[in-house]
Amino acid sequence: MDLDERNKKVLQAVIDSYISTGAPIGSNVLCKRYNFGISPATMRNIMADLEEMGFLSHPHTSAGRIPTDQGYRYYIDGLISTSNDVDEIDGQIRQAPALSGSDVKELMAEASQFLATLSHCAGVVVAPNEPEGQYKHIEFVRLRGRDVLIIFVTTSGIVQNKLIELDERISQHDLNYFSSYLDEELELRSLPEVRRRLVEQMQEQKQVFTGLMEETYRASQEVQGRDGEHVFIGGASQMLESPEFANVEKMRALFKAFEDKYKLLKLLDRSVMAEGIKVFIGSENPYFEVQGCSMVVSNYRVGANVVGTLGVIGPTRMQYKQVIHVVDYTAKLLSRLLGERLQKGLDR
Amino acid sequence: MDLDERNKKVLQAVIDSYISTGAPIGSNVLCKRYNFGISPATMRNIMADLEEMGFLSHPHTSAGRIPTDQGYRYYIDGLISTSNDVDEIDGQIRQAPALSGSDVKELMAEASQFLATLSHCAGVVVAPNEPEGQYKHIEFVRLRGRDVLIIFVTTSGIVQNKLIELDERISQHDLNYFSSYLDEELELRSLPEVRRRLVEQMQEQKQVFTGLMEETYRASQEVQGRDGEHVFIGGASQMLESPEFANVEKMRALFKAFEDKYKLLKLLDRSVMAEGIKVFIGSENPYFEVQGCSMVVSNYRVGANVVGTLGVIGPTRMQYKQVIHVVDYTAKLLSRLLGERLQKGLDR
DNA sequence: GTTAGCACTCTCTTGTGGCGAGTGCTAACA
DNA sequence: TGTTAGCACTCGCCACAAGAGAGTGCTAAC
Repeated sequence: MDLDERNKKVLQAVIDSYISTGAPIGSNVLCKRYNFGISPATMRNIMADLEEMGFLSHPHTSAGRIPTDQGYRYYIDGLISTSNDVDEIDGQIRQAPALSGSDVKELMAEASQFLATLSHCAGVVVAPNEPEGQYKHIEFVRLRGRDVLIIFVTTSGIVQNKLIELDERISQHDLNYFSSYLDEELELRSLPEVRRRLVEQMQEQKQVFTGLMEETYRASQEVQGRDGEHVFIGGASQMLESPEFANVEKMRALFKAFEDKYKLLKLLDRSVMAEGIKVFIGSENPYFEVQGCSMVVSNYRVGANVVGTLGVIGPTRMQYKQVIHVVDYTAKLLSRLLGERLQKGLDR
Repeated sequence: MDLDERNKKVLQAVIDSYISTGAPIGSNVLCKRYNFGISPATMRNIMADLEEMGFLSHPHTSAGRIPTDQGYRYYIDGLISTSNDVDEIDGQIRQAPALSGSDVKELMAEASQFLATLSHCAGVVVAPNEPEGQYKHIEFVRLRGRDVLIIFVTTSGIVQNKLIELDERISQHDLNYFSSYLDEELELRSLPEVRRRLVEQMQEQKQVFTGLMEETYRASQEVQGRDGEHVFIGGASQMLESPEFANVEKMRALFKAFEDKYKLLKLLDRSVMAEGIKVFIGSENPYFEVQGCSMVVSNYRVGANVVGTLGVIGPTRMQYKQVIHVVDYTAKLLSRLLGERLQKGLDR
């Protein structure tokens, strides 16, 4: 379905207008405001064609045109490649407070807020699942009798702790011995390998420490596992500014959806494999029941590996140009910051 | 300002009715539904008196009466002492999923959700500020060169970690030495004392380790410090069910307020000193600009010490009886769970 | 292919009148 | 003095109608 140059311009003008005003636009205003140099009647013919092709629609007979999801899709596909003209938003980015979080979670929360502020949409960040994290150190701290705190540290500085209760009483001395043993065995190994080795060890020497070993195994799983806890949503109330959510029902649906972080996680994960920016328009979002929402998502990486997803969720009628730029920028920023952290861990 | 028995009953009936229906109630319906055995005319006189005294008000001339904040206050003051007749909600409490969180933060998040589900309001929990936490163990893990990860453990199993960069290069061996030294010096001391000793030590031996010591000092502060990160809000969308938030403006204000967790923290902290349940009705909430909201809050404790606050925020027209019971129950539950954790830490 | 003209459609706003709920007041009653 | 019945009045709500305004689609002419 290809459009000639003039049709493209009209489509773009309709969408630009709709994005900035939120109101359907008619042939008359369109001709005048965008200086097409053709009469409203001609414009009407063009718009009728675009509607025929599925790019525009009519709320009712005597209203102007608004873009359909398909219209947005066409608009954005032409947009992503030529994303320039974003000086204004660049200025805002420079003014935004830098991300300073010292621990990874804090960093994620800040990033989601950063996204929200700059995009005027809700910012969402899925924490890294750290597939490339490596074993660095383990520590067992005995609290009372059989209670032991396991502290699991990876090279990228992620600390996972877990309070467990053992069957038998083990002295701190034995615990220290065991942790040195594990450090020697496992240091700098990847997490999957760590788990594999732990299983082997458990099978070999099935006497002492097996309870502890099992729990260590679980802790190592938890470092990698992601759940609702690892989805950060910032500035959800930004979306309430948009008139399309003046409808109370929609608002409710929206916030219900935000509370179900697990679902959001799955939704965002769908795009984790793809490279670069992805835009999901309205009905293209499969899991997100709320009508009239779009998502702009990207990945961030540590080194060469994609480790997490971030993006924004906002009304279908959002400022795609700016938002795409912001998401792209944030993804790169976060990748860089995480890269720096990882560097510190890897090179010793 | 004291009311005779009949007036009290009328006030109570108006409030009960308004809480359950959300609509102003007139003299006629009130007489019939609550079997007062007096005529609507008499009822009108009584209601006019109650309005005179500031307990009821009129949205407009020909509407029924609704309670004022002062009316609610009177109602609740008589309620808190005689809080029984809550079998129904007790049933729901028993059906609710138990709190199982293994780490403190998880537990808080669960508790806020628990509150929300049972009260149909937003649940809020402020994490413990651990004034009674005691030093248990410190661990320094060298990552790259000057980067060191500090892991600070308290007796109650709270783990604070902090990634720092030192001026000088220190070997892992030296770090281990230093951590054993600190463990010996500080074990089981209270956090304020830990900080005092660290300052002393820094002044005495101002050669090596001072950088590390400073950062340890900061980490110990952070264990105790509370910020927005430590306020957990669950089920905020519950509040959208109430028709009073059908108004979009209010909804916006509400969610803006929820996002400013730091302000919420301050608000909740106001009541941390008082014993037992507190109810703040409508305009009695000083920091919370959103109109038409009430808060029911209580404290939770570890051992004998109050360590945190929890409660719910909901429409002024909430089911106070049930909500008060739920908040009370949750506070005790959380105190017990935290007490058990602390036990594990203290007794060695 | 483009344009002007025109009838038509549909929404939105404004105004009007009736309905119903509920009040406040007054006068009568126990 | 407290209680009650009666009644006029107020006010919000709803349905309905009318008119304005915006925009379309179609037709015929350029």
